[in-house]
Amino acid sequence: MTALPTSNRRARERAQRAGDILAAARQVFLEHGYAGATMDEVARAAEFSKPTLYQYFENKDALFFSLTMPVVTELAAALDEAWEFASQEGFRTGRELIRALFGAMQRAYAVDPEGLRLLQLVQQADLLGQMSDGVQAELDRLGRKNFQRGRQLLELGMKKGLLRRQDPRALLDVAWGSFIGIVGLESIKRRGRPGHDHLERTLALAEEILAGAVAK
Amino acid sequence: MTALPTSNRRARERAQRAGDILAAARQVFLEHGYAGATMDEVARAAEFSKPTLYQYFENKDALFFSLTMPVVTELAAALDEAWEFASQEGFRTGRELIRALFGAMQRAYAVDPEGLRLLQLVQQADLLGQMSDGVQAELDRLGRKNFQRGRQLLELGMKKGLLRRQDPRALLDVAWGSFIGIVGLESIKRRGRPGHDHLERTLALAEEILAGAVAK
Amino acid sequence: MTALPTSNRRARERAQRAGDILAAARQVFLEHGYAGATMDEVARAAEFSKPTLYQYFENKDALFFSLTMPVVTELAAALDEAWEFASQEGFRTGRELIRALFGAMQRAYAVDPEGLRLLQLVQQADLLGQMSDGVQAELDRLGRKNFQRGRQLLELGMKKGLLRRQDPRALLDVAWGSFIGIVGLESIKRRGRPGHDHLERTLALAEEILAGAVAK
Amino acid sequence: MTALPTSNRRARERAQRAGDILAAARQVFLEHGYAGATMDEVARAAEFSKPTLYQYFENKDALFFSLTMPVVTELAAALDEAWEFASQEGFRTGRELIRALFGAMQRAYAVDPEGLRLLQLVQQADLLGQMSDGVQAELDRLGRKNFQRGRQLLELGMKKGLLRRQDPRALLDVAWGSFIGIVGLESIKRRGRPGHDHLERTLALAEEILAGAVAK
DNA sequence: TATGAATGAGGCTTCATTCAT
DNA sequence: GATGAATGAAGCCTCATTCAT
Repeated sequence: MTALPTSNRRARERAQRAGDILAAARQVFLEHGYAGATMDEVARAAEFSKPTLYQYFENKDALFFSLTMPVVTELAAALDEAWEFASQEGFRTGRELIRALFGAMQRAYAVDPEGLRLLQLVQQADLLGQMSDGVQAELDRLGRKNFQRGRQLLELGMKKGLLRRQDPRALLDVAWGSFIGIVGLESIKRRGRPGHDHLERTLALAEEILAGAVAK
Repeated sequence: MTALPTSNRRARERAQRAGDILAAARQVFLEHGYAGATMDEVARAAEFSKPTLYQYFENKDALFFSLTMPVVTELAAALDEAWEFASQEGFRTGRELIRALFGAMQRAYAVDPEGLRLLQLVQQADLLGQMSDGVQAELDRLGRKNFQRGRQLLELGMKKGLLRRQDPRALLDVAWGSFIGIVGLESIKRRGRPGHDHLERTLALAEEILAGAVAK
Repeated sequence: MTALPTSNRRARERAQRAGDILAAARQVFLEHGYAGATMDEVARAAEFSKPTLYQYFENKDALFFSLTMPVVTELAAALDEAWEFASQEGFRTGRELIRALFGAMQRAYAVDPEGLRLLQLVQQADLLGQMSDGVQAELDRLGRKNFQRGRQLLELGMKKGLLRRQDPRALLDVAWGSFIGIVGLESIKRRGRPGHDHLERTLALAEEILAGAVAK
Repeated sequence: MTALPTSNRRARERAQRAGDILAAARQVFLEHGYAGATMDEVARAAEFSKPTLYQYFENKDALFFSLTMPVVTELAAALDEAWEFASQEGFRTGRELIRALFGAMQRAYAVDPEGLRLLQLVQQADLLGQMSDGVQAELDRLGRKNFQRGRQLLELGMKKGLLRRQDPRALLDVAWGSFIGIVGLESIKRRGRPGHDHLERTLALAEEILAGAVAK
């Protein structure tokens, strides 16, 4: 069917391997943070030799970046969609709007549950300071953009009378802070153990509390 | 009561210097995370030579530990007090109880605003994994104890009819997660800039939302 | 005479490809020196994959060797011819003899302008020390032989009254040193830019100066 | 006598050690070239641990630079002096002027016999390409400056009727090329063996040849 | 007590070389 | 025969920690 069946399979395998490495890296970065993680350990976890890692990712930064970017991107997409929807009068109640906001965050979380925490890690520890400027700037840029979108979403909700009037920034901070705080918290508790039920229940509770409080 | 007046001054000076080092370390750890921070940088910030650091703190771990411990301890004390108060029927409304819970967290935060974030860092990045076992275990133990205390406090509130009935674990997670998430968030945004007003406003908002939702 | 027409073409193609690789290698080695050059870069320049390189040259050493050897060999041949000619009373003036000496060096240079500099590189940086013993010894042997031949040539010239009497070693050193020094110098200046005119003019000047000084 | 005798001795010792490292580095760089030399080997030769090297020199580049710069600087000073002298009609014959030119080169050589060859090495193998941009640029700049000065010196000599008229660039190239070529050549031959007599004799011969040819 | 100096261990990255296809 | 992929070995550099003064 394809012109070069071989090259096709090659590409697939390559992607597969990159994925394997990413998976291993995710684990290791989560366990030790950016600075604490070593390429050696990533290699061991990925069951590749160290130089092989470098054939797939230019350096530690790039590896981390590749892990973190999809989450930010997904969040951006989800927020954009919510915003679009809100602009077209799609939401009928404040509850729905809050649902959409949490839904966006959860979509990002779903894309890569750990990626979200990694993101948080970088930002909190200013590990950014150790990453190359380009990566740093890009992450920062996207982060800011997302914050703006979220704020606009809330502002629109207030303007349309769906949400109680209040500082949209503070409200977004509460929403996002709670979300990420809870995710982080659960991950600490779970340490190794599987099971997401509790996290989901807790997030649902947080959402409900927020919705109950701000939806008119 | 004291041995010698000299030794007294000595002790005072020693404590003073240890404090200086801790202050410097706090900054550096916050800026770079545990693994990313270097003793060199701490020494530079503290304006002491590296060996001097080691005269006051056995090693990097101990230094870090000394930074986070007071926060955990203060939190424990505050929670214990709240629990005591609750046991003696001190709270008349759920609002008051939630206020006390947030108050406890804020007391810990006040003791060392950054210490709290450091604590979060350790836990999240499993930096614990890099610290000596003793320190690790101790932090873990205290953390668990605090969680338990908080849960007991909420359970008591429910039993006494001050709070709506619901999973106390999940509720505590929401409260603590929000608190720490928001603190972390603000610290990211503030990066270098001073001014805590926004943080306080945001925390107050979170508290109010929570109280409004769970206090009967 | 040949085994198979096919094998003939094969051989031709093989030689052709080896030549391509050598050309690429020459560039890369010149640009970065022996140690600084990477097989990766050679492969890229040759537009072959790395394993292919290894099918034509056993290793980095062999590749390098293949580059320098022709120059040394050509120099040897040219010097031998000059010596032969001198033995048969071929030179009538010292100028002619010096001309022949410079001509020999220029012949080597013409065979592979850059190879000469490569040779110089190996020798000067004792890159030899990094090459396998066999290659090292072989280059050394040929180098010595050439020096001897050159000295004999000058001695003969003196004996025959064509050149002023003086230490033939020193004289040869001046000749060869000037030649190679000038070639190196020009190559530095030219860096990328084409144009050999200046080099040739400079070499001619050096030759004339030398001839004027030593020819009787 | 001094305010801080201790710090004075400290400084002396520090300088001494830096000198030891430089000496070791000189050897190693000479033996293997810039790229081929390893900090490990330098450390071994200096009888220090590797990290200690880095306390005295920021990195490999800086170490190399420190080795090479004095030579370039000395050459610059010597050429400037010669030029000054020439401007004040200090030279009475072309021979004297050529003597001064060679003398300048020899002064540079005397400052650090091997440094000169190192310089040549860098330039020839474009090892520059591997050194940090700053170092590279600085060396290049100084090199150019020296060439210019040399050319001006020769031009002045011609204008004043001390030297035969000819392309001053080519003449300088012959002079410098010969000098450096001969120095390099001798160093190859000497490999480990001591004794500079032959080099000096050869250089003297080169100078005489040049002087004889160009001085009017 | 405080510090300049030293270092073993280890981290990131690259290189020459070799498989497997 | 040619190549994408893989890797052991090594190189540069930094870090926590310890002497010696």
